[in-house]
Amino acid sequence: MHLAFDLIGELEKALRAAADAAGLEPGSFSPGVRTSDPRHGDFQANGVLAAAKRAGKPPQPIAKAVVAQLSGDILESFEVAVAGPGFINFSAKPAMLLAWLTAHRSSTELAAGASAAHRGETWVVDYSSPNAAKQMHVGHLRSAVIGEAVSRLLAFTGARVVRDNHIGDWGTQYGKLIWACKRHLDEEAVARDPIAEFERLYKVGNTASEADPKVMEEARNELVKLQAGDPENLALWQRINTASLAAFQLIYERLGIHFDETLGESFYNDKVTRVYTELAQGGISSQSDGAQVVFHPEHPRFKTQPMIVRKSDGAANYATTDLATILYRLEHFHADCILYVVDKRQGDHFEQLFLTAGKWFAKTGRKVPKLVHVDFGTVLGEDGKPLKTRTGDNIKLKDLLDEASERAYLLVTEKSPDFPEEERRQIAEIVGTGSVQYADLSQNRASDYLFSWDKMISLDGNTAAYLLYALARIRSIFRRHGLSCGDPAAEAGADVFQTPGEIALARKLVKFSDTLRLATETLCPHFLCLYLYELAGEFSSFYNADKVIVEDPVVRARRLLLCARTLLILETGLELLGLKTLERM
RNA sequence: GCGAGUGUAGCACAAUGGAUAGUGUAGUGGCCUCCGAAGCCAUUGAUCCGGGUUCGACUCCCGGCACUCGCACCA
Repeated sequence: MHLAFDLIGELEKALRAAADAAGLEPGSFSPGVRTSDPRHGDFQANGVLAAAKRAGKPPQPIAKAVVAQLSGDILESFEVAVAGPGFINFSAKPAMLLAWLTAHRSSTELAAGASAAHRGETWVVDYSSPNAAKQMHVGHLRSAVIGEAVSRLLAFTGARVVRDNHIGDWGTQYGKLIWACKRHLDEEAVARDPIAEFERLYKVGNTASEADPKVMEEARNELVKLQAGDPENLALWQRINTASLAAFQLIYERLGIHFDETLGESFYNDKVTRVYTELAQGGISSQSDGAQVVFHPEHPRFKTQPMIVRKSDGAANYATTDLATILYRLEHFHADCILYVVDKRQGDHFEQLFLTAGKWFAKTGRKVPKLVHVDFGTVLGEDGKPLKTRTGDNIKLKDLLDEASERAYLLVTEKSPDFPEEERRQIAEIVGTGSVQYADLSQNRASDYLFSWDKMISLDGNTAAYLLYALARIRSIFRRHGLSCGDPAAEAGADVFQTPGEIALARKLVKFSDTLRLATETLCPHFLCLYLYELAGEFSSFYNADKVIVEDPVVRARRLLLCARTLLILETGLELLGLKTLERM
């Protein structure tokens, strides 16, 4: 019986062997297996169509010849049929579904099966990366939420993941900020809410320097002093950063985010000279208008649009530190792949960065890690414009999460008024923040996304609340009957699935492995969200149609097994997305 | 101007070149003496326009139109 975690992988292997046995262009046959519309079975292989085309023969007979060579192992597990122009359809037999679900009974088995995909690889994920001295706002949401989910997916599928928060702690904004701190700092305000005070001071410095060139000059001097290591400025800088990190941490805890490294731009201060010299010596950069720049003559745009790696005043900019960062990640972490979870509007920058790094490392004989810009769209308000407050300011992430929690509290109170106040607050925090995370993740990251409280916190549709409800409902089945979930005794003696509801649910459950592969390969968590939503729907239909706690011990055992596995996969999936779950709600 | 991205029901979103383009909301009609109705079942409704490649195109290519975004020392 067919028990591998990766069913599609197994089918592809078997089809390759069968194609060879059938004498089909040895070695070059690509099975093209994918999950199919449930009307046509569970999986379909489309590869025969392309092969028939290349051979100049009709596809149906070839498909039949391949099927005739399939191993007994496969035929024992699947109903196999040739259909349509030449698709090979595979429908999992109920006994196989039961065997798979029995073999994958806990997160240990799921993780063991999943971890083959990226074993031995090191992936650095650069995400969140806010600027110090400013509060995180809604613009920081997606990078944090998507980056965390992607990191968890990669770790679950076997990679060593280095989560690095590349904080903006060194830019030119510090000149103005330090200038203002020295003249207008309000110690009481710092004690109350440090980051709000530093944010205010930055605005003071910015306004003053724009109005008065003399202030601008003084601010620039403060920056030069800081960069030269002036103790007073350095201490102030340190203080600002410490306060900023503490404020960020509060947000990260609510969103279930943790980093392995927080290496901000300042960390690379002493690492940029290598960038200047190696790029210059390798002939990759040139001088233009006093700046050190890189052009890419082969590129339609970057042949005239330069990447500035050193400003004309001799200072570094973010292109410089980004280049130095790639080198560090290669040398220190031995990164095979580096992901940048950053707004798609910075696409040009990353394209230039990757081109430059590729040439630089090729010239210096280094391995070039795979570099990927995991881009995402903008969060829009209901007016279709970037989300802002009514007064046109950025919405602070803290305020956003507070409001989500508050709205969820009203809902919980309405639905479960008998729960203790304290518990309703806890539930609301998890539902509220989870709803914000899920709304962001459930949509293709590449597109802009329309922010709507009503749709987000709603109980209907593809929302966090719906999933958390389905999960809490399953937990309550076990709780109510004094059973523990996944207890082998409760599942003992389960026979094969029979009712349409049971079979549909079991078929959906075994497709978790393919969903995981898809979401991880594309770095698109929304595939996992969609799957979990469909799984929860399948469970609800099953649960509505088939009573679980029945007299017949055999029927009861197999239905409890389905409940337990649905719970397991919902828990695993939501955890991979970074959401916390509930016992009841 | 140059470049990139996006156009799918009233609204919000899916569709890893595959079979009859899925779902949610909103609309309509059913289902609680029954393990959580925050639920389930049924039903109405869409691929911007024009060419092309392909056995097969929302998907790939070319040309329009519309919207969004990016383009020299901010990140």
